[in-house]
Amino acid sequence: MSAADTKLTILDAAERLFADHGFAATSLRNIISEAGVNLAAVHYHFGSKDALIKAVLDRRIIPLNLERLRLLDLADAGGADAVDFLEQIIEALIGPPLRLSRENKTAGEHFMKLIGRTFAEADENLKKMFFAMFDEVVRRFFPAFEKACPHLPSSTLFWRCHFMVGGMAHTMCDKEAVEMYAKGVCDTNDVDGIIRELVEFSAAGLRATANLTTAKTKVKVRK
Amino acid sequence: MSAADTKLTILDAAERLFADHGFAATSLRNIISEAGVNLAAVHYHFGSKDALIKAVLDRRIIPLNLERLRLLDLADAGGADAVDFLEQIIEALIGPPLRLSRENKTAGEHFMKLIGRTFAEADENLKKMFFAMFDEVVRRFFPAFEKACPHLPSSTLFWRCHFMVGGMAHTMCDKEAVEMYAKGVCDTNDVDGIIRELVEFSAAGLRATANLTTAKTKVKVRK
DNA sequence: GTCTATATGGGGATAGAC
DNA sequence: GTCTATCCCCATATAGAC
Repeated sequence: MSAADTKLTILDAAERLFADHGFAATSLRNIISEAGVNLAAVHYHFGSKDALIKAVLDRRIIPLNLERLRLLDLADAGGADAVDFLEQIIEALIGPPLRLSRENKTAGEHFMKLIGRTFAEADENLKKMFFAMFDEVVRRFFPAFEKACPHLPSSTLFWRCHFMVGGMAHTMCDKEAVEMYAKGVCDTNDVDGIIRELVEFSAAGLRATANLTTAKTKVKVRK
Repeated sequence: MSAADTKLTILDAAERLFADHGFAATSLRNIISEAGVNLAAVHYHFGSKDALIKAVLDRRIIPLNLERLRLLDLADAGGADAVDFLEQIIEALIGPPLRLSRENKTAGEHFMKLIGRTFAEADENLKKMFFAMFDEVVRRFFPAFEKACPHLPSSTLFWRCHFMVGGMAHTMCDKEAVEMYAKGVCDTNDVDGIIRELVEFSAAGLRATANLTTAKTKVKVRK
């Protein structure tokens, strides 16, 4: 096996195991046994477990974010006044990560779970690293959402984008859980369908007027 | 220190550390050092690390779910045809966990992070245990949502509820991340405000008609 | 570049004195 | 009920032969 192969094999095994069991719960020994390589090879190629984690994430996130920005540029080029501009930028943000699962198993489903998991499992260290990876995406997308939602105060816009990302993350990390609850009701493998569902749901949520100061949504639940 | 105190102290320390670092990354030794008790005490009172995890979750989730069902009954009693019935049941589902953070630090914020994290960090074991805790809640709430959203096919209803829960989970687990991105734009401590934002966003998303078969939301992104 | 062997420390769990 | 002491395993990481 060539050196490049060894490195790739380690990355693939690590991606799968991290996705299934989490970073802390996955040992380098689990990884090398899955990959069929030697323990020392991991340290030779990556230096440390933390560096391996970063390499696993970088391999997917960097092209992923490039694709997001490409789609955002495409939407911008189409004109921010298009009736479905909002749908287009939502799709540009949530489509690429969800669509990853359509590719082969290694590149897709495992990583999808992994990135969903990473949202939650962050050590302070990992968290900083992870969110830094999305800095530019946030910086580029937020103004687009402001353009698409001029009716919203920025705090409301922020929360709604946050909820949308939560829906995306939750969908990415627990396909099995969905299947547990939704036996037969919906198809968790129809990624394009899921994306359309999330786009539609989020667009409707983002288009709604902000009524927080009225009494209407203040549900009286405390007796 | 009495036996009951020891047990409580362990639960509190475990809750905080699990919330901050995750289940796998937190050792019993971390916990006893935080709690100021002996390692053997953990095994005496709980039996194993897994049983301790379950005890930590049970302590909050059981009353939490009771409160959810109480609020659901209250909404049902008010009549399913009330204009804000949908808002009421959304609030009944997402309000109690988010509201926990208003209580004291131990009972609240730590657990909020913890339960958000648990959504993602599940071992297969833990995941089964965790989702079993919400079985009854799902069984009772889903028909209420069906009543409130007769316009939606059940697969679309299911996905939208799923996205809503994702927004809730994401909000619960990464207050720091929100603050990183939203410097000053919104107040992450205003839990009632967050709840109202999420209720409003989700209600709008759930009320929207399902257009998936039309071309409108099929954003053409692939050249 | 890849291996074996090992250093060094931390993990969960338990036996048995008090 | 609580402690000390310890078992035994697994973790990350590295040294050094090939």
